[in-house]
Amino acid sequence: MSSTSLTARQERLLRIIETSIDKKGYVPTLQEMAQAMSISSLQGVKDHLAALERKGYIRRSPGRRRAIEILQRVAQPEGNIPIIGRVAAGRPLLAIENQQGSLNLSSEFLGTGTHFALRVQGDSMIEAGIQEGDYVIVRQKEAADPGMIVVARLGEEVTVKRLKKKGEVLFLEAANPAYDPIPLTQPAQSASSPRIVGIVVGLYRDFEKKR
Amino acid sequence: MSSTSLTARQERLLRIIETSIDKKGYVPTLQEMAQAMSISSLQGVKDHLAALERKGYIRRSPGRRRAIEILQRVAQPEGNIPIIGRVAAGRPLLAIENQQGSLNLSSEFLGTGTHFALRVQGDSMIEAGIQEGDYVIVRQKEAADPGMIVVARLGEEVTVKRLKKKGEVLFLEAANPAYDPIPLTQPAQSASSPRIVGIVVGLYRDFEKKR
DNA sequence: GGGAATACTGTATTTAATTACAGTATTAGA
DNA sequence: TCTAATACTGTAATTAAATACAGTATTCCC
Repeated sequence: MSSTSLTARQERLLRIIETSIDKKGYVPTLQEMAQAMSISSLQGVKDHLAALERKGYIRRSPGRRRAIEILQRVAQPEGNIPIIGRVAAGRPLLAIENQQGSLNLSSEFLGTGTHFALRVQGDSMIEAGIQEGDYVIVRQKEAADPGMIVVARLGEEVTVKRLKKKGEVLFLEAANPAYDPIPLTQPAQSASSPRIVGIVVGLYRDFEKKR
Repeated sequence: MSSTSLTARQERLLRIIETSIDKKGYVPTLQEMAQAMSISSLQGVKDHLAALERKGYIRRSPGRRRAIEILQRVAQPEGNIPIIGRVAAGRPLLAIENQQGSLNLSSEFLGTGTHFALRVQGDSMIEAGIQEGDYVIVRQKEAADPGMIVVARLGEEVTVKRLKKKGEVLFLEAANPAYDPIPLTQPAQSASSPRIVGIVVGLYRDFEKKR
């Protein structure tokens, strides 16, 4: 039941409804939607709602007021953290094609900024208490202070390392001494040179399903 | 601004509204509330809503339909995990007085059952990758299989240990060899004898605020 | 090039849902 | 003890908000 794609206006309206539910807790009226969409006639809104229902994004109860149920969201609700899978070459990290799923965490634990989660592969950070299969929660940020655990992009790979400073040079160092430190040129000189994409602010481990 | 306590009927109504918002995404009508409360007159519902508004639990927009905003919840929304602090003697683990805060996690990572979170104190599980300050996510359960990491109650204390079986006897063993294993009598013979309260299904670590 | 889908304007009608009014019985607090 | 708050029944009035109807202009695609 993969539903049809939405037009720009239809998506805009769905976002308006989602926002109202998230912020106020109830569905907006057709008048409110019309105002938010800058449409002077209610029929315009009704047409969009009919399209959204036909495409399977919402369910309406005819005649009843504010009885719109959202079946499929377009905007991620707050606290929803996308899980990044394989990184496609030359594409932004948070591109849809890189995403594998999502994790939800209350915002009180997150702070401000854009976050994503990453499944840790290998044992390079075992001495920092980060194991293979753990999800690290990352705040997107290009700069970090020495000592922080950061996520860096090296071409098509994304790795979790600790940022160290020796003299004037910054290094990406694994917590496992079996791995060699990687020097960092800052700012990054070429597209392929290593670059910090975020800092690790949290960690989630699932003891049950080691998917 | 700590609000007044609710009567049984008022709390019931608030739960009905919360459930409708959680499940359908919109606020129920007075008629629906009346039906769910087994009240034949709308005035009965209006009285309860007025009380809920006066006590600061909801906000209404007079005249407008389904315009009820929930300011304070009574029921924990799904995926909301209470964080257990100090355990009060002789009281159930999930008693309100034991709770310190809450953590929110999407239900896809949780499975079924009642969950709570516990802040780890000490380094007894360091070899299992569980550090001091970590939050372990626990599913309430009295029975566990050997090999599982469990949470047990010993009087007023709650500890995280690994369940081991030697012959016919079950032991609670720390992952750190510096600690002695604790034998477990099953079923628990007295109120003070150690008893399993749940199994560890997840772990959350906050790298920023080590509160 | 014609038909369907999208994207609207504008007015009139209908009804779902709230409000209003007039009561009664019970419980709790001061 | 009496006064306020709680917890309702029942009917009538009102209105917020969805429908319904009659159009127009534009884009897309078979």
